[in-house]
Amino acid sequence: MSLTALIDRLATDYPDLSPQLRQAARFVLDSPTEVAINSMRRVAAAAGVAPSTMLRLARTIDFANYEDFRIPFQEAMRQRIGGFGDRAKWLQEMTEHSDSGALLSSMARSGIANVESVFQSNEPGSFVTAAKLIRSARQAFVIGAGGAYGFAHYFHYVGRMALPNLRLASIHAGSLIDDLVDLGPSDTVVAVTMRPYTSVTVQATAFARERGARVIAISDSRSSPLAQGAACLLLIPTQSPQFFPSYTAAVAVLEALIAFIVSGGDQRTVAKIADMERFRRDADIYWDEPGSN
Amino acid sequence: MSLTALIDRLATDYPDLSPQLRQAARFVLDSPTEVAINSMRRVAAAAGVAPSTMLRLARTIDFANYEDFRIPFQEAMRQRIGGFGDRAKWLQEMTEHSDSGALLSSMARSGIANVESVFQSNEPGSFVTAAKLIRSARQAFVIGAGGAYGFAHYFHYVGRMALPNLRLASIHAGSLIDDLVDLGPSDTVVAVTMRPYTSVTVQATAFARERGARVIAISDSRSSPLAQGAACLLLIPTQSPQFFPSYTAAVAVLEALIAFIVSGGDQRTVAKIADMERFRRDADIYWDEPGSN
DNA sequence: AGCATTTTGAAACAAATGTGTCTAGGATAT
DNA sequence: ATATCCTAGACACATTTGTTTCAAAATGCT
Repeated sequence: MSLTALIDRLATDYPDLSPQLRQAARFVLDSPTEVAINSMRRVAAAAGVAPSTMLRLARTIDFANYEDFRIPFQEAMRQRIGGFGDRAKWLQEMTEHSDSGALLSSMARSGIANVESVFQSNEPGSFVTAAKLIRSARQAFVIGAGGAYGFAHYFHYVGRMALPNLRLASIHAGSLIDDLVDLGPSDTVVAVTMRPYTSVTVQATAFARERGARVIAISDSRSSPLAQGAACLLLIPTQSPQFFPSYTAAVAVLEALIAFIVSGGDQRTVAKIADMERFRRDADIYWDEPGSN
Repeated sequence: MSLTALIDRLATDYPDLSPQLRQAARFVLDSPTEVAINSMRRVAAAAGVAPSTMLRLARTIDFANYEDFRIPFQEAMRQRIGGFGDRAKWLQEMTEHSDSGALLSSMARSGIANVESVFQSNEPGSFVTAAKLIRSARQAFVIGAGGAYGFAHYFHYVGRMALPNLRLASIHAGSLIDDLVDLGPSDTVVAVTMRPYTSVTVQATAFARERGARVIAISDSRSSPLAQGAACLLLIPTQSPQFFPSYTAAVAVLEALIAFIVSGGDQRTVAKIADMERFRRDADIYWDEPGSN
């Protein structure tokens, strides 16, 4: 059994699991690397769960024992090629140079790793379907609150050039749902939130699903509340040495998603973008560089 | 001790090792992944060596026990989350797989390249001074308009946890300057804009300089209008195969900047962050995960 | 060759690991 | 309420693990 199949299975069964099993599953889904590396008892401890629970988790998805359950994780590690590329010599040097260098290099490492892995762990197909859902929607709403609001705003700002039917749901507490009041089955919602998940966003997507709208979830885990029932899930690694999750990779996928939306469009899309650009320029939104005639 | 250092050491000592130790070392050098994943006895078996030999190898390069020896390998796995191995390969495969794969891989390439180069082209010192300017300011304003607004918002949202004196200048045309009206020499302005530069931002920074405030410019070129007269310039590569500049690297530096601000802070900073988190949680901003007690 | 030194593997042991079993607690149905 | 089921932790047990010890084998030296 492949790791992706295992993960899928786990994500599918996730909602039906008991609380403890769910907690175990969440840890596994969030950090499969740890499963590959550590013993069962250690993983259990890290997940905050009794050892027995790990074994039960393995058995509920039809593995005979924990060792078998662990194999796909190890196999996935191996496939990433054993030879550690010394790509990051400059990172190392940076670390050794000074304390501030060490801090910067740790940020660099996680940033690069996140961006890299976000493109490995999300299939092109996910982008294609997401773009299609957005393009074909009567209206497409972008939802983001708290730290994610800025990125929803950005996605809307750029995406609107190609898609007039793209709308940004304002997040002023309570009013979010108001914006979504005429949401219907022919609409699409793009929701962005990372752990800790903002409740407005979770509620809004739940509401959207009730109304029959399609949800594109942009979140950091398969066990995210956005993931359940989503038509499309784009997974964002947010690992960071800091106290806040990193949104660097999120921006990378948002930009990629826009690229897919545009590339799926016809000449009219290109014309729209040009129009919008011209409009903004004429409205003196942009600064005229001296010497640019 | 880092994995690269460990590997270096192993490679250096390699010629002087005894035959069995050499065989063990060779296996370790060839497939560090296995060391991270498997138990000592398994590794020994795979290397065709007695278990004791593995332990001896660890000890000859000054590790107290095998577990310590194994840590760097595991750590390396964790850092390469999904992205183990050489990136060129999967990027290439992605390209060849389909048209959508090609598009995605081009976005991946530019994203990774931007993040990588942003950390190479900006000195740790720039972050240190920028962080210092922000921390020591009476008030620190974050300015961003158009596409950059979202990122200013994000920087403010996260940074505010550590710095109560951080303010987001609202960008509703014209009113931006109003927010800055009491700007003085002991203030700092963080301005974000990429080509095409938004005129409000350019004007606001010019205004800030007139008032004697320090400017931290986050922009894509040394010739950016923000760069002139800035106390600190953080250069962002925004190269993208698309019609819009990529902000991925910008987020990476904003997050790094926050890291520097926090790391330069005392316990009170940490307490502030905790307070803010607790407040947000109490205010039901965050969604409570079922099963998280 | 004979001796000293190093290298190597086997055996032994305590600690840690995976797994089976049992019981207390909580929910649901009757 | 009582009975029944399911869940979750505790404990026990055999296996595996890291490590130590020791003797045999290999090596180098005179």
